[in-house]
Amino acid sequence: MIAMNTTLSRANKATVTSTPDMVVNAITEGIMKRRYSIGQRLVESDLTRDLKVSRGTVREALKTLSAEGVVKLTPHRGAFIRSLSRKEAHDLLVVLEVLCGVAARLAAEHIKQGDNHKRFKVAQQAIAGLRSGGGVSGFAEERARFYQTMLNICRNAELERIMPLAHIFMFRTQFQGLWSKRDIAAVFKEYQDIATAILMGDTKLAESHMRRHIRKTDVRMSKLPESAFAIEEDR
Amino acid sequence: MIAMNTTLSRANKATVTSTPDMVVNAITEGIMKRRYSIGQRLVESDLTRDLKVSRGTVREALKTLSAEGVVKLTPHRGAFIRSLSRKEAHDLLVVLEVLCGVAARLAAEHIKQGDNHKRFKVAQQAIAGLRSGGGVSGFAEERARFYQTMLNICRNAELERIMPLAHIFMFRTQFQGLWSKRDIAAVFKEYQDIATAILMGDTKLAESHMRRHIRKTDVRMSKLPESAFAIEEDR
DNA sequence: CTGACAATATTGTTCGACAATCCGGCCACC
DNA sequence: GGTGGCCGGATTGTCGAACAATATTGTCAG
Repeated sequence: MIAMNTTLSRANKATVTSTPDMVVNAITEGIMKRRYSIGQRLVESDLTRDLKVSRGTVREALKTLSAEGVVKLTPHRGAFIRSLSRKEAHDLLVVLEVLCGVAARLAAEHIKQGDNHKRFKVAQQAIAGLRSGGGVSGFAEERARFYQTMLNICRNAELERIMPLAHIFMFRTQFQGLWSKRDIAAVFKEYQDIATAILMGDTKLAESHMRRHIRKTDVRMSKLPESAFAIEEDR
Repeated sequence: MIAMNTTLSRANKATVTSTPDMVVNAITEGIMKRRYSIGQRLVESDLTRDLKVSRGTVREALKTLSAEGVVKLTPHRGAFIRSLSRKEAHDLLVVLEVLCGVAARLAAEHIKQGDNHKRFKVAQQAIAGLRSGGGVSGFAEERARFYQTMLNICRNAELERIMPLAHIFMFRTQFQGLWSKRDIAAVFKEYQDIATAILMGDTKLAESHMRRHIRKTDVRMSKLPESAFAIEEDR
């Protein structure tokens, strides 16, 4: 079960996994599983001890995580689990809107190829199933699978490279538990709309639904209290 | 002069520059200046010798470059200056279309603030000036400054983070010298259209001009001979 | 309470070592 | 002559220790 989760969070990586990659996985998973909290500092020596790897390896992993935007590296002060200020969160959503839009469009474009339709339907139903049943716990995983499947169907290496699932995780993690019941219901409906459009192969509709979803997320987020955000940096 | 170039290629990095960053700069500049050719292998020991830094530092730099998509890391075989296959180049342009589109829109949105208008006008005229005068040599630099200025005006940290100027360099580098005179003239015109729209503060027009420019680039690129591209990987 | 200074903790960088893996050449064999 | 396997050199992957550079904390005098 845990192994499956690992596979999910970092898919298509063949069989081999280098040691730094394992560290990266351990940390991202630690964030997901709330072993690390937003804004927490990651001390290199702690990681070498806990994960039983050398410091060089840890540093390489942190470099990767930094590039992915999961942690923030501050010179001589170390790595911190990234937390978003209000503006940063908005900036992220502005970019995510078009990126996810493209992803939805491409997914719809390729939905008829191979077993894409079947695979995506599974991901869709997994999310729909949660609505009635489980609480928030399983949502993160299924949501991740949803996006993962969509990206995989896109067959666009560049999109997979730059669209950091990590960001979506992060986003979810930072604001989890802050959404109202109404918000959650709306999100479920939005995902269903997106999924339906993709499954129909309607590229235009899929893209517009996805973009609307992200825009609405921006609106919902803007209504969250100040305490949900990191303090703004200086500049 | 050289120092200025360095500043250009990696802007807004405060005063401090860590050793790995210096290595990153040295390599990206080496690519720009054609000291390294597309597809070339980068041997760690060579870099430690030439740049007088330790191997660990080199490895951190390569990790960063890999995350930026400048080099491709292959397990146990090392780092290679990334070269794009036909499909990869197309994939990249698909993503770049929306990303640059957003950038143009945001730039137009903020063009009236501070000295943005003045600064962007300088970048625009620098490109326009090249049309009559210098050859291809200065184009790369001015084009980089153009995008750099635009991104800076956007004031969107996420966009600056993920939109790899490096990619644009790379793109240009791989295909430099392959464009026809007609192509080049068209590109100049497209940039002027984009710049004009941004300077007017017309967000819609700026975005659509930019997106059209990228789409046209895709078309032009698709007509290049097979020899311009890297061979497709297996999968 | 405040500022200066010392002590401590952590990161930045280097060096050297060794195992794991890849690559090219060599040789036996069909 | 071609093919397959073996071997050795070259390079990467990972580790450990060490020291310098810097940030943080603690202390003390005023």
